[in-house]
Amino acid sequence: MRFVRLSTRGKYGVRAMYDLALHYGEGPVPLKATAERQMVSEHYLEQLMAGLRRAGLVTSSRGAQGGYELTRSPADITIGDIVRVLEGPIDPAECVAEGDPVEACERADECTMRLVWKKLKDCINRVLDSISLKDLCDETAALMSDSCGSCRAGPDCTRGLGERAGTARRTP
Amino acid sequence: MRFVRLSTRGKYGVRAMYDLALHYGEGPVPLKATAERQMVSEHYLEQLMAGLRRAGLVTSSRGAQGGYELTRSPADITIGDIVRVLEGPIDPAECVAEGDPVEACERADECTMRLVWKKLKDCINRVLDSISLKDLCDETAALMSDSCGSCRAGPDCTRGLGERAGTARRTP
DNA sequence: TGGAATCCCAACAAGTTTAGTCGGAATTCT
DNA sequence: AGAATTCCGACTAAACTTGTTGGGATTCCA
Repeated sequence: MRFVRLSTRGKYGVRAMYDLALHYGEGPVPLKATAERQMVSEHYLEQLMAGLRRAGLVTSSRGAQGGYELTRSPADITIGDIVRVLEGPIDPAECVAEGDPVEACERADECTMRLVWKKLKDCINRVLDSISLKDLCDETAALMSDSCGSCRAGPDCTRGLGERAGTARRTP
Repeated sequence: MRFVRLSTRGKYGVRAMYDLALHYGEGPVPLKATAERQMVSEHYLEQLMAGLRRAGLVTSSRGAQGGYELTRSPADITIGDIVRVLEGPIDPAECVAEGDPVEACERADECTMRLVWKKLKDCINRVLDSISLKDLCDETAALMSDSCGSCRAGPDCTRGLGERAGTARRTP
């Protein structure tokens, strides 16, 4: 896997959570439906949902009419929450992960590169945590009604997504 | 390898380039010396240098008294330049890589997640390109003379690194 | 001119990770 | 009872990572 390239776990997971956000408040959504809509293997998605459940992001109900639901409002779940569960914590290098840096690298104290990785880590977490599932849903709705939800810059514009006024967001 | 975790290629490569920056202007630096100082396998480093040479970041001279040199001033080579060569381009997903997005994913046009990955990509490139090899050298010198080069926030402070006045930096 | 120092190149390999598949057990609704 | 679900663990083929190995080509210096 390439540096900064999401694996299918992260990508499918975000899509699945987005799918649940779209049906938030309608009761449990069976995995089969999500898998079909998002076009991913149901069995594989099962494994991802297990992680998200253990992390407390979704609840499940078994049996007929069962399925998965978000435990919180889509506005209170960020892309960062999901990605960190499925891809692991955002740590460009071991020396900026949880735990004692010197344990990971004996030169950690005097190493300037460590500051670079730290800066990168913070920046990525900030971006990922600035976008909630609700932002995703809103932006998609805007994309559908207009070529770009927030301006006229075309399909590559990222001006929406957590920057629109009134959008709920986690404050760290 | 984890999402956003650098492989040894990126880490060793940056260290090697930092080593060359430290000796910039002193003629070719033999790989053996760099490998010993940075404590990495010489033969492995050889492979990484090949990539950096092909990318035009270093030149090599063969034979006795040969070695590698930076092709530009340390102020004109960013961490981003190095990392992109050794780890590949920064593309959180295929749909934000070079080339036609719709080729990578047929839903690319209508997909809001794509905007998230785009935003992430831009942010990472921005951070990585804001720090030059010269910044690294300067910051290390400051770290050595003072507990933190730029302030008193202790070893986790990242306030230096491309933010100090007078530091040369690429303007895109 | 000979040899030492160096870069250059290609092949190989063990271990790990990824992206799933497969089969079945447990639970719950109707 | 039967159908729809989640839950769990084992398995696997392919790719990637992190080097190692071996040898060839070039250049400097004594």
